[in-house]
Amino acid sequence: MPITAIRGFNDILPAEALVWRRIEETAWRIFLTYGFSEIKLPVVEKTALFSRSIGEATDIVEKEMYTFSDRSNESLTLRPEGTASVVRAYIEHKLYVAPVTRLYYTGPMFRYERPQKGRYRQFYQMGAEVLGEESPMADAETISMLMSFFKAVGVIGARLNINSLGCSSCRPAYKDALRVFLKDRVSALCDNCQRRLEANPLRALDCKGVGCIEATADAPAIIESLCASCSTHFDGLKSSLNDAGVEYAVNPRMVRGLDYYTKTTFEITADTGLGSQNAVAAGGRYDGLVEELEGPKTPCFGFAVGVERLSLLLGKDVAVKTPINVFIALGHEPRSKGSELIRGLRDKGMVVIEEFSEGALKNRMKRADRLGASRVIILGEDELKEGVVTIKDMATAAQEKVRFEELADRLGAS
RNA sequence: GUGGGCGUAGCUCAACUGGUUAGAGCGCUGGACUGUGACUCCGGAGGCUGGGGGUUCGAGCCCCCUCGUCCACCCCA
Repeated sequence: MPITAIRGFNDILPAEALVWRRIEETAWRIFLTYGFSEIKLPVVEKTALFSRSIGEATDIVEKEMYTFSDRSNESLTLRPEGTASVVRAYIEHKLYVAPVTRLYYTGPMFRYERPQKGRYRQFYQMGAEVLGEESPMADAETISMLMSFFKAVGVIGARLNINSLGCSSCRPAYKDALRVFLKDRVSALCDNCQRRLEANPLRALDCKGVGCIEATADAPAIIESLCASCSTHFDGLKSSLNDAGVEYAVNPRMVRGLDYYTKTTFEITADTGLGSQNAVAAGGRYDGLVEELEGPKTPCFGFAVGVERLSLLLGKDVAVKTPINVFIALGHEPRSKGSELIRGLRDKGMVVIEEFSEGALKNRMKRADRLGASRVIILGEDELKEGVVTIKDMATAAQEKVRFEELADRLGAS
């Protein structure tokens, strides 16, 4: 048996890579206009970075991380998400000396899960983080930027859901209230929700189990129990989104799986194309994380986009086609003259592929066609004597002879 | 980790309740056409039916194990 790629780790073949390139270029172009700069981060970090930031009791840390010991017995982990690394770098390089820092990153993330549609063990995220800004206007602006990006890249039917998870001063009280509420109907909850009733009762709000949906139908909503500061922030977010013309729905049942979120959380879902993993982007505010990782108290907001999921929403027809010229030389002399001509065309940015095989022209034409040639340039002994090449347009089958000096202009024009 | 579907040629798929030598389209290759692809016609190559074990006179088909893959649960981008 030949060696294959490992489960959940995929090759992105050229046709799809073209879609990805378009996604990334569009994102960078738009994010740049909002003042973001790129940061390149390592793919491996010390394990403690993730257990401390994401939360010891989360599914990601408990059972989904690729953790291993290196040769000096240090516990390392393939990053399951990007925010922790951004914050680590922010603190490590003292980037907080700037009033506000806006960073974007992209790259592979790793989670040990069973692969399914839109979910892989190595998957790619593009993320953006605003560090050092507490205004809800930053939340709204960043979400708005993301929606603009989706629109520009061609996503249709994306829906924005927002919620607030409160902060360290109002969430504990809400959790208690919710626990009390749920204890009366604990038997209706699924095993999972019963188990995490103490640690994380919020999860029950998000659960798809029928019993859990019924049991939590008239549960208290967290947005009703926000403290003054969180409540003001949430109102500010909504009015800023309204001002920006961004449509949204408040979903008080939306709960995130990472512990560091405070105040604003949001999720962008698409109804078709994603299977049951319908979130294509998500994020929120994490005002306590920098401090938790021993940096100065710094309010932050950020999001991540799943590139595979976004790609599923776009289809393959977004790729830009540049004409491909295939060069066929017939014989030794034409070949060396051909090298010179090809160099000249490439210097002008044209795509030229030389067809090197030595079979019959018929077969070489066939190969050229399969290479995706939009035009074939033929140089044989006859042409060489005349100082011309034959250009054949593969779509129309029209053929013409063009002098060497005019070749580049002729190809560039059509 | 749990549940279900599917593994047959490079690709997409056939093969009646188990029955001769496992087929087709596309692709590949050679020719018709020795300097012209894509169209047409004719020929050819290509399969330990994912792997292993079992039942049977006989297994692509039934049973067990295993691997892979897809979808779903859990959870998440």
